[in-house]
Amino acid sequence: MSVREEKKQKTKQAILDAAIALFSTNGFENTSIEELAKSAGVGKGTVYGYFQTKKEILYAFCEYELEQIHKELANRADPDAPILEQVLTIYMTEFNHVTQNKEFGRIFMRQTVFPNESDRQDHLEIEDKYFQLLFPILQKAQDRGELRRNIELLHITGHFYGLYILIMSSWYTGRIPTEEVSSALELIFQQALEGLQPHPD
Amino acid sequence: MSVREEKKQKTKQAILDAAIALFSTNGFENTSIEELAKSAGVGKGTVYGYFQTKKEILYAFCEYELEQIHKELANRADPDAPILEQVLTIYMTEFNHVTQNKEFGRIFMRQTVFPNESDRQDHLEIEDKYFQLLFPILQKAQDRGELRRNIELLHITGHFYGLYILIMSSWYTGRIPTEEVSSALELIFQQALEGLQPHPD
DNA sequence: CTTAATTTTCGACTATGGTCGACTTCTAAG
DNA sequence: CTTAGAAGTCGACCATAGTCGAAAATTAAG
Repeated sequence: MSVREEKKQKTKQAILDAAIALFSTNGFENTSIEELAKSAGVGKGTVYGYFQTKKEILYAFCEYELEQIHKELANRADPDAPILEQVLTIYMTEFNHVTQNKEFGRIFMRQTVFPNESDRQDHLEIEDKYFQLLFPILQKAQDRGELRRNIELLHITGHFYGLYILIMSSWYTGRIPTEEVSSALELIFQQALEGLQPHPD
Repeated sequence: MSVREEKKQKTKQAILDAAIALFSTNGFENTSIEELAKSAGVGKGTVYGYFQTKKEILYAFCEYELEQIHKELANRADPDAPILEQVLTIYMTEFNHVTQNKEFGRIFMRQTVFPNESDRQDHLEIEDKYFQLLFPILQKAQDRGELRRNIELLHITGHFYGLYILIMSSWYTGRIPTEEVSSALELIFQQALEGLQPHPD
């Protein structure tokens, strides 16, 4: 690697490290770019050379977290466990990361679930990663007869995802305390599997 | 009403009218408070006498819209129609309002689904209005045997709400075009009623 | 009507996200 | 080694959200 590239990487990392430290301590809105730049040992303009907006610094961190989550899941996954268990593991792994930094999580979710026109592309990429993770799991469950065959995988994925967003929302609004998230998620996923209407018997 | 109170109300309305006009034409972010104040024929400080932040002006509009929606629903509602039809009507009514101003809708959804600590209270009030709207409808459906009796109404409400958020998200990200929202919503609600797993038969 | 107290209005001011273009450092061709 | 030009750095500067206290308008008591 050339001297230039090496420096670049170091600078970017310094900015990110400073950002994580400052955002975590003082919150996103209470950290000014000037402060952040000073802490990273660079000028304000340099920060904007690496990130187009203040929020983008946050996303860089979130994406890194997301990668960690995906790696963690690759280890944990048991493709033959009941579908409920697997889906729960996936979303609880994500949730556990979010609890470690509520502020990052909120801004990330807001942006991901209701993106600006300009951020659509990033959003779609992130969602695709999810689908790639979930599809084979759901496929197998469908093959085992745990899921109906006449529903598209995309719709099943969406169904679980929608309910996960709901639970996260309930957590962010304080309706569900941290320790109850797991059981709430399990309950509503179970409900989704069984259906809301009585079974014809 | 005293002269003072009358003036106050007029001023507030003038600010709101100007805001709706400008936000709709130029978007929320492209409208400065100074511009808005000028358009409303008041000083900048006066705007902040009526609204604490720029976003609060938006919420005032959103709350007004929400009231309109609730009024509209009160007329439309047919408490004896199938539950799927009723729930669809409710969410499609809301969606139709949102399409009339995408920008308001996004910010409103972001704030409602993932609120700041400081806005929690407002959020809960808005959600309560929903529950009050949905509860009697679900109750009746449960009585008619259209919904399982061993699920709490709150969970059923949440389930539908989570799926609505999902569809809205898909719309905001461009995954679902406007004209397909209705059928997508119907499909996923149907799926929720029937359950994702095969029926034991 | 006068006047003191209260409420409302206003725009200069502050703080900060983001831009700009001058300056510095690195690269690579000759 | 030189040197032209590319890549990266920087902080003064700009625009705008939000604050503040002085000025104006309204009220109510005498």
